[in-house]
Amino acid sequence: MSDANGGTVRTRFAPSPTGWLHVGTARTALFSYLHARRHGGTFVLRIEDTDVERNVERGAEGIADALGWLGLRADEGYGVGGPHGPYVQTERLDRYHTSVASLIERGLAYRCWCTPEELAERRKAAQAAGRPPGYDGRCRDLPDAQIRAYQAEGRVPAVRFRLPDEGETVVTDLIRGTVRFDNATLTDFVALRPNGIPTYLFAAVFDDVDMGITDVIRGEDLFPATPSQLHVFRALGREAPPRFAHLPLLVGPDGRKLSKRLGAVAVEEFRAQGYLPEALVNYLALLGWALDDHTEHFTLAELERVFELERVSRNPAQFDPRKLEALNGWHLRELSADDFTARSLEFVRRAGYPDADQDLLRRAAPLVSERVTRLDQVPGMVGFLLDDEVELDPDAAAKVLDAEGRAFLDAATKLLQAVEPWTAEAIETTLRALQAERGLKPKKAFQPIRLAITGTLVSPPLFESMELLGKPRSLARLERARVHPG
RNA sequence: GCCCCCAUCGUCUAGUGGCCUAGGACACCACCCUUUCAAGGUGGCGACGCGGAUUCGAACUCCGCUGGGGGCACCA
Repeated sequence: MSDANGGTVRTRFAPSPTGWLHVGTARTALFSYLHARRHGGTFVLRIEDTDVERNVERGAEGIADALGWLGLRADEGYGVGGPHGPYVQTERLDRYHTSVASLIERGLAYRCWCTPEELAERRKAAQAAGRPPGYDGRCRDLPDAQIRAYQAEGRVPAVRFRLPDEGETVVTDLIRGTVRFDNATLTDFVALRPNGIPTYLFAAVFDDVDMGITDVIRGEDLFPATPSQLHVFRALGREAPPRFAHLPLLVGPDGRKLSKRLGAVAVEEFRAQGYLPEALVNYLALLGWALDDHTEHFTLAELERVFELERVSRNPAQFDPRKLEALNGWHLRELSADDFTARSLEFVRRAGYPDADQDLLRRAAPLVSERVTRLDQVPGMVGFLLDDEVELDPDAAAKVLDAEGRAFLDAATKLLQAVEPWTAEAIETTLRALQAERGLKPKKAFQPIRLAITGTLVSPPLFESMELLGKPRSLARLERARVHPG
């Protein structure tokens, strides 16, 4: 795909450094990244920090880190560099100033001396009177005397971009098709604040032009801003505007905007809970996009080959943590034992096993990986291997260590002392023989052993677990359970 | 108030006039497998918002309604 000028595709992701990377924002980044990759283009990362009040310390680094974790590396931009820098908007102020001055000179923009208070008041009045709340155009053509009066008052003007009052503006969108906007509904917006910092509406367009962006992929919340921005593109001399693709919004379980209240929303939070980037990417790709009627599992590399913006749906998608979790379990099971171990390690260490035996974890991996859906569940599953201070669950003990259960435990302990070599197979043969001899159901016979070994009634497979634990430790636990059953 | 978008199982979606008694996935239920828990397998529950129109024929086209969402800032 090439743009109207024959160039290759250039997309950008332009977050504001106002906090952690939100999953909805991350999905926008993913789609933008995929579109660039799919067409052999360039993915640019730009930081839009023009709302200086809301910027947070190290916000841009945090976002870049989260993107990197997801595997969405920028080809150009913040943290990477490139020929169109700087890629942080507050470092580009002189460019905006030059451009705005030229717009004023050409009559495409004008100074507005209204104060925020005056604007708020008029907005309120307009709404009360049933008129649209947008700017009323008061400063469009001010007489010199009035301007001098404002200056004498010490007012510092903002600069507004002038928009047409009549006619219509046609927006063409890769996802939504063609939409016509009546220009009468457009109002002159502030392009440059009195403090010299531009607003989003202007800065984003200026940068898209300056950075040669051919495809603007963003959230649907920006769709209504598109007609206004189209006029800016034209004013800035761009022969053809970029292609636009407005993605459906992500909503929470309540059908409303995804919010903190209903669970994790930041990529970092999912990471801390033990979600794999592969799973998050897979899930996010499926929110509002599908390849066909049956393919559900994708790697980033596969998505880069098959993703098509044209197949993005137009309706808002509800974020479903359960499906993410299911997908995470699937990706966890896809991991090799080595990989699973490597990724589990930090979770195990943080959970109170700083010196966890990596080799032991590696051997336990196949037993554990199909029993967890998040990495933060791993410590709970392997704890019995790492810590000899296992406490027997009292409720479980009461339930399982009845006369029969204890008798089996006693007999098993004696028999197991003779088992050599200490393999799952040998252990199983021994215990099953005893179980059959006693005429007990497997569950009845083995749950007391499981309790003694792991402390609970839910664990990885028993015989394999005992092999991993080793003979001395296993026998010690059986012994201990006989003497101190809870 | 005005402008814009959207509308298939609870959720994400497939579906572009006949292949649809609407397919898949998650969730849920049952069964199978089974040393617990999982994983896996099989089956089940479950949707085209409503009303018109066009057509031999509409989930798919058009209109209206209803419902949801977004926007109307010196936020992005």
